[in-house]
Parts: sequence; C-alpha cells; structure tokens
Amino acid sequence: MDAVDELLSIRAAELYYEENLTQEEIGRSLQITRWKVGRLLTQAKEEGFVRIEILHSRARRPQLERRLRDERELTDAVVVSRAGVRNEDELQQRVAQAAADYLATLHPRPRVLGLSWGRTLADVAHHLRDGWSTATDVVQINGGVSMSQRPGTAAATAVSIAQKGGGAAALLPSPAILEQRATKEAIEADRVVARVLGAARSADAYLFSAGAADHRSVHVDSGYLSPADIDRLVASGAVGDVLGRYIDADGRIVDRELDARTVGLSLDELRRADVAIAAIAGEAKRAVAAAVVGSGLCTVLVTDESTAHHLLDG
Amino acid sequence: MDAVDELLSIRAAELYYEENLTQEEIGRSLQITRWKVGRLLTQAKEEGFVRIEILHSRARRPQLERRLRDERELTDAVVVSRAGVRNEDELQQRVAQAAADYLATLHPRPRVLGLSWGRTLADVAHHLRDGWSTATDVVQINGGVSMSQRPGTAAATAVSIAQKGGGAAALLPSPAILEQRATKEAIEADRVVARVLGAARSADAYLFSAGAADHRSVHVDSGYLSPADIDRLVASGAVGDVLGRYIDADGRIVDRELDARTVGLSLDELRRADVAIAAIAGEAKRAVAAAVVGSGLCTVLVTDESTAHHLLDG
DNA sequence: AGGCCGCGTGCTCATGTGAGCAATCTTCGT
DNA sequence: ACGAAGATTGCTCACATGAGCACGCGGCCT
Repeated sequence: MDAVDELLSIRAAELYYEENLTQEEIGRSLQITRWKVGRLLTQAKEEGFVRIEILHSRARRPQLERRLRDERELTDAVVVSRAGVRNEDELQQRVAQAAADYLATLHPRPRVLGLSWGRTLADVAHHLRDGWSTATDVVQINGGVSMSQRPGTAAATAVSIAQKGGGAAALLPSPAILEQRATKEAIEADRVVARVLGAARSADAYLFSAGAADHRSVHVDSGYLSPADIDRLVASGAVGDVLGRYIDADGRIVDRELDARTVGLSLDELRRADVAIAAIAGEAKRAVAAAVVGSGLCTVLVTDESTAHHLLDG
Repeated sequence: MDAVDELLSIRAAELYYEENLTQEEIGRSLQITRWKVGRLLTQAKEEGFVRIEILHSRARRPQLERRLRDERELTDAVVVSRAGVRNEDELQQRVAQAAADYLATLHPRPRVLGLSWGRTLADVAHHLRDGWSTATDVVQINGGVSMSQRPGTAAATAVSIAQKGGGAAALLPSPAILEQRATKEAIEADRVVARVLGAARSADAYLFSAGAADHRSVHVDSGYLSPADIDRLVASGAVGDVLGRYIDADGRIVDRELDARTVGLSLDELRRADVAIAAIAGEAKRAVAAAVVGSGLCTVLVTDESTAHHLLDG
C-alpha cells in the first residue's frame, strides 16, 4: 500500500467507524468510488490500523480458545480478555468468574465434582451463582486442613460450591503434606479419609488450579513448606504445584519423596479424568500453566489472554 | 438491558468482531434470531462494550474536530488521536505532522505565510514535505534572535518552510524581548525591521504555537526572561505566551510594560487575521490552549485529543 | 376482570456491503 | 517502442444488515 492510500484508508476508517458514514458517503467526501472505499477499509483492517476491542469483564477471546483447543489438544478452553484490566487481581477475578460460568453451563452437569482448593478456587466459589446445579456433590481431592491465617478456606470453598449446587460436600480431613511418609500412609488408611479418596477417584469432573513455585505459595503460608523447601524444589526444576504436588516443565514430579508425603489424588489419576478443568491465571503461573497443559493434566483450561499467548507462541 | 442480554451481547460481539461470523450464523450458534443478534450488537455498541480505535500516527478524531468547530467558533480544527501513543513527545510529533498536513492542503495556498517560532514549529517545518507549495513566502511575525544553545532555530524554521514551499523567507532581525521600551521602539523603526513587520501584517495566513508559563519556556532558555520573571507573570495570572506575549486565561495581556518591550505583531493584530493556525499540544499547554481559543487568537486549532477534551468539557 | 400501555419480538423491505469479473492502466523486460 | 504480466479500477450481483412496522405478551390501573 503506498503512502497516499495509507492516509486515505485512515481517513476512510475514521469516517466509517467514528462518524458512521456509509461507504458511499465516504466516497463522496474523499472523491473516490465507494468500491475503493471498501477496499481501503479492508486494507486498514489488514494492516492493523483498526483495533476492535470488547470491553467487558466477561469478554473472551474465541480465537485463542480455538487455537488452544486445536493446537494443545484440549477438549475445551476459555480465555478471558485482558482489555480494560487495571491490575492483576481484576484478571484473576475474571478468570475465576469464567471458570464459574463454565462449570455452571457444563453438560452434562457433574453429579460428583472433585475439587482442589486455593485462592483461585475460593474466588470461583464466590462467583458461582446459587442454584448453578440441582444436585452436584463436591468432594475434596487433596489434603487441606489449613494452618494459615484464614483457616478453613479450603473447606469453605467446597461447602460453598456444594451448597450453591444443591449437593453435599465431602471434606478430606487431612493436612496437605505430612512430615513422615508413614503418617501419610496411616492417614490414607483411615476409614473416613479412604472413603473420601475413593469418592474423589470416581468423580465425574474435576476442578483445580495450580500454584507457582515461589515464596508466596499457599503451602508456605500454611506452613507445610518452608521458603527453603521451595528454593530446593525450584533448583530441581519445579515450576509450580498441582494438588500440592510440585512438577517440572514437563509435568513430572520433581521430588518423589515429597510427593509420597502429599495426601490426595495422584497426578496420574488426575490425567485419566474425562473432565479436568484447570483455572490458571496470571504472569507468575505461566510456567505451571504450560506444564499442566503440556503434560495432559487438564482437558479444559480456563485462563487469561496473556497466558494463552504464552502457551501458544512461547 | 438485563444481565442475560448483556452477556449475550458480549458473546455476539465476540463472534461478530473477532470471529467474523454473520449475524445469521451468530443467531444459530446462540439460539436466537438474527434480528435479535443485530439488536444485541447495537446495544453492545451503545453501552460502550465495543471500542473501535484507529491506530495510526495520522489518525484524527473527527467528532472532536466537529465539536470544536461548532462549539468554540473555529473555522477549522484538527485533533490527532492519542491511541497508541507511548510518550508526550510522540504526541507533539503527531500534532506537528498534522499542522504540516493542514498547511500543505490549505486552499487557497497562502502567498505569504506569517510564522512564529519554537519547538513545535521547528517540528512542523521538519514534517512538511518538499514542494508543499509552489510559491509561498514566509515572514517572521515576532522577534527571535535566539541566544539559546541551539541558535538560529527560529531562522531555520522559517527558511526551511519557505524553501520547501518554493518561496523566500523574510527574517525579523530582532531579539524577542528588549530590556528597554525605547530600544524596542528604535528597533521597530529600523528600515529592515519595519519592512518585515509590514509584510507580516499583510500575510495571507499565520501559523504559530503557544508556550506554557513555566520555567522550561524557550524565553527562559533564551535568556529573555528569568525564572523569577515567569513566577511574577504566573502570579499575575499568566497561563502562557503567544508570540512572546504573556496572556491570562481570558487572553488578555498580563503585563503591558513587558508587552511594550516585545517585538512583533500585537495579539490584536493577530486576532484580525482571516487564517490564523495555532498548533498547541500537550498537557502543560492546556491552559494556554483554552486562552488562545477562548479569546479568538486563532481561527484554526491543531491539537491533541486530550487537550481537545479539556477545551470542550472543562 | 377488562382494557390500556409499553416493551420485546419476528417480520418486510430498502439499503449497505463484499466477492468476483472484465476492462483498463502500469510497469517492466526485450 | 512494443507487448506481456500484473496491478488497479469500476462494475454486477448476491448476500448481509438496519429501519420501520405489526403483532403479541405482560404489567398495571381502574
């Protein structure tokens, strides 16, 4: 496109998109035929001079969703738009809302939903509308008796989602990570724990998030791991955790010994699920998101625009 | 619009603008009639969920231009878009480019152009294309023997515009502001100066900018005024200067004595011009811009989107 | 209960727009 | 200078879209 046409295409785009003139009228005003105007507008779009954004907290990016489905072998993907977002928290809320929306429109509605916990899932529970399902029981899939400043959020999340979905919550009464392997095995042998884990294994669908491998992790907050533990894990290649289990960029368990002390579904069990929804947002979680998607831990990914871009274009 | 329609309108907008589906196809996909889709799209636009921006250094805002013409009684206005601008300097360049474009397409082409000087006008000269006119002489309209670190920019601006326009430049060989009123009168009485001023008064069109009343002013740089002088002027209500003459928010001369020592066209002479183009950009110059427009110093304003907004909505 | 008003809906019809095509103009190479 | 290849232009035609209208439903007042 030569310089004259470039300028003309800009003038045409202004008159078309800002002044709402018809191509005919634009032609008259710029002394060109209406066909030329149409072509100039096409060129303006092609050259990227025209940007159209959907500004809404529930706006999504269908293009990226399709690419994720096609190129990363997911059964479904939800990508929320970043347009108009002022801070990282707003983006997290958008993703949580989107995950809630996805869950509420899932067909068939799961009778039993396996659930992890964390900041993101607490937000999902909050955004979920009352009556999203008529009979969905919720079962925790990893340990989570929280020792942090806000105890019981893990339980609250599960209970809230179950209540709003007209079902009951089955809580896993166990810490996330135990100090001794033997204790972990003893706890899993406990009648109640074993029954919950059994239910967890037969859930129709799973909803979970992932944590970044950094010092702000809930596991550090909760006291299950020390900052030094995290550093050691990172040094061994950890990019983040799923269900409290730390994985490397290829989705492999980084520390088998630690993994053996972690209560809940194993990652391979999760990989066998028909419906496994991962809600992962934010710059800090790009690496885990890639590991989760790359190693088949989820069938459905709910994320934000920037993370999606990183998964697709590196 | 209820919540359901709001969400639907967002989905429809995504499919329409991002996926390029027809309203018919969108209707099929969302289980609604194509007329409903059309209405949802209209609503989405009305509610401001759809933002369309023209991203180009030469993009303008015709809406604001029209409002400026209509509401501020200008014969013409050029408002450059702010979309995609990273820093203030880029915006200044856009305004300078727009002023150059305006000048080059002015009908009828001026035979004599009265010109002021400064950073903005130097940029305009730079952006002006060679051969913008076939016979336009340029005459300086205010004093400008510069004592700053970059001497001769005032002259260079005039000469460059004249050369590119196939004409000659008449320079005003005088300082901008003199220390004694008597000296100023003596200089204006000088044969050469008087002839240039005479030519200046009979120019077909004028192009000038305005300075903010702050310490970074060219007049401080050039040594014509001290920072203390500026403080004193500001205390008396000065918002900036035009042709070296400081005015208040109503466009009135702030200091008659200083004004009497300033060489060049008087502001009232400028106000009588048929074509007076002011190129004013940037946050710092909002107040002067308002004073210039409000007191009828220009017939044409070239400015940026934010300044235009301030002129219109306060 | 009846009837009126206002809104949302699905439609007709006129207009706006993009795909595709033939004619024309440009730009090269020979 | 001439002609071929490619780009550009103005066009036809089919499709997409918005304006305007009539209908029907629900809310509300008497």
